[in-house]
Amino acid sequence: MKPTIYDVAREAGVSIATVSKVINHQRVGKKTKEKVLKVMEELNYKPSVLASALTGKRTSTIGFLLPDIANPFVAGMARRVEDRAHERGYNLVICSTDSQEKKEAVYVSLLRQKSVDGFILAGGYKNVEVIAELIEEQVPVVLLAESYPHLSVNSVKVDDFMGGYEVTSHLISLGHTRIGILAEDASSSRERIRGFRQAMQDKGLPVREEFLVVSDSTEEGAEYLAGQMLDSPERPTAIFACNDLLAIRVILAARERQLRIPDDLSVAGFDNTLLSRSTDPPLTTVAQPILDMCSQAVDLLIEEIERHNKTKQRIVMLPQLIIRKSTGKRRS
Amino acid sequence: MKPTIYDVAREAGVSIATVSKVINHQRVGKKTKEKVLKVMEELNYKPSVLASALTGKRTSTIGFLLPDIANPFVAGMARRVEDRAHERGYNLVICSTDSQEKKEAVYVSLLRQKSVDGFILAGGYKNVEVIAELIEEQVPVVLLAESYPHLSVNSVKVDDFMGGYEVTSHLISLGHTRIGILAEDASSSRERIRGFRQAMQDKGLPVREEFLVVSDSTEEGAEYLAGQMLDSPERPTAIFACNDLLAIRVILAARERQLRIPDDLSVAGFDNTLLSRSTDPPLTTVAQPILDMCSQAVDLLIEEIERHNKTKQRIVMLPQLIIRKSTGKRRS
DNA sequence: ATGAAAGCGCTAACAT
DNA sequence: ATGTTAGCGCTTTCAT
Repeated sequence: MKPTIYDVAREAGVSIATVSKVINHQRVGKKTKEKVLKVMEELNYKPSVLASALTGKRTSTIGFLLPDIANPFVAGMARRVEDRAHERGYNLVICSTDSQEKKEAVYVSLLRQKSVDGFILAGGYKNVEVIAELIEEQVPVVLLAESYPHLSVNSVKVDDFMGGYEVTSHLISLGHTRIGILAEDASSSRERIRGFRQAMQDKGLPVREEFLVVSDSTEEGAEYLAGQMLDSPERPTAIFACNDLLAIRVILAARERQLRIPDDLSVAGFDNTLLSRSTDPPLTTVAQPILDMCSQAVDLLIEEIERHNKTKQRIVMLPQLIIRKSTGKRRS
Repeated sequence: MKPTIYDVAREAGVSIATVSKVINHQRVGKKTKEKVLKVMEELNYKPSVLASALTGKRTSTIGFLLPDIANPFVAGMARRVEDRAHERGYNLVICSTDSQEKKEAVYVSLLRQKSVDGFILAGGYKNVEVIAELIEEQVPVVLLAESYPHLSVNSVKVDDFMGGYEVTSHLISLGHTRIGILAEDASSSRERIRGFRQAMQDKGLPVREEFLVVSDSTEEGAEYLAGQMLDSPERPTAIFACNDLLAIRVILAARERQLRIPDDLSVAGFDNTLLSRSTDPPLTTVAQPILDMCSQAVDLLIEEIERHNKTKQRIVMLPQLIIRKSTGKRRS
């Protein structure tokens, strides 16, 4: 059997209270402390987090809800969040929700039963009621790469509007006027589209609504939709895909139609995932300061967990346009 | 405050034992049961996993150690494992170890303090001592896509040897004789290399040791190594990369040198990740039955957790060669 | 500085 | 069929 605090106490000839005190770094006589430490070492004793959490202490575990861990952008964030959490002594239990409200609710409930100390809700998180309930019951939460303007909750995200604005401006500066946009059904995409519209308007360009397509099912469906755009009579000379995965689909659809990139079609993505450097040609995209965002999110959450910090923050980080080879001067 | 079993008992006018019995589906009078259920509903009562685990029950949480969740192949597995685990009522706490023995030991120790019910050790897991200790102390473990032949432990993996053999045979059948291989420092790569050697030997072809390079630092370093191979006087006409990520690096290195694929160089990968379909040209690779592997791993683990199943299994699944456009007839 | 004892929320004999 | 009660391993007053 694993040794308990009683075993240590007995071996060290002290009471369990004393052992508990050395575990929690409270005042204990130097000699006794050493003795206890030595016994703990010998017995390879590790206090049970379960038992200590039951008395009101933390579990040092964070619930991390994300749309899909298999998505490269999401996985990249997860790694950052994990590293920062680990630095601060926390572990992550990860749940892929597929952005389904049902799953979100189930996972949150499940994890609360397991007494996680708080939640990070990432990406396309949907279920607002659950967030409201969490806030109501004072459970620490932070939204990552997502935000609900009307909710009093910590959040960290990139300025999607600005990102969309910059990409579009870049495309316009290359001479493009018929610009298509391929988005997904998420708040981030909506912001990016807003940025797109604003940039178009600022330059006095009309937005062709038929070139503004939203893919729900991502991946294959997106490729089909991109294809449709490219098959239309007056096809766009540039397409802004709201994330790199979608951009790859655009590239595939273009390749299938013998369109050269960027000569016949400029393509821009968003997120600056690893993928964007290995496509052919490498992808012009928008970089999010993932590392900073994730660290901040974790820190914000832990702050709320450990100090019951009451003032909520909404942190918005600035994106950076990365120009590669997939965008070029308009040639037709 | 969250309601406890006492609150439910009081409201329902029964003892906590009775409430406990309805929670655990034991025999309880129909009427009382309904009453209790109703109160639980009203109070929105959810039993604390902490407390119940403290009395010897499970935490329904699995520790999942993997090299790096940001790696697409790994993330894909994680998703499968997560889904299957969730189906069976378990959650995952995920830890990226970077295949460092130190981190592996730390995470295992940490998670044991948190009383996870068992471990899945995936991919390039290294620290054998830790596994031995886990087995010694009867902690359920299963190795996924990894195996230590001398350890009595459950494991699920693909037949890497066979995968390597098949890729190589394919390449040879296309007329290639100077075949390079780009591997990583992991047991799976070593098996794939063995398969490679066997295939070469079976066809009476010599293995050029200088074309057998192992990249430790993956990514950029790999690209450099691939470049070196391509710059050598008698460069290989085909390269077998031990995973898709490496294959992409080979493609990039080739592109930089104006080598056309597959005309000037055939490239094959391994894993059949999403990436392999969006490279240009799409990658010939080896598919692992990820879904089956992951489900099996989870099932095996849960079997051991719930029934203390003693007979260990070593499950080896067969890989499948997927021929795409990155490999072609030798032309020089 | 150290220890005795109550209690965290739940389970599992054992009684009734 | 239901209730009483003793833990599970730990923290935390409150004494000493």
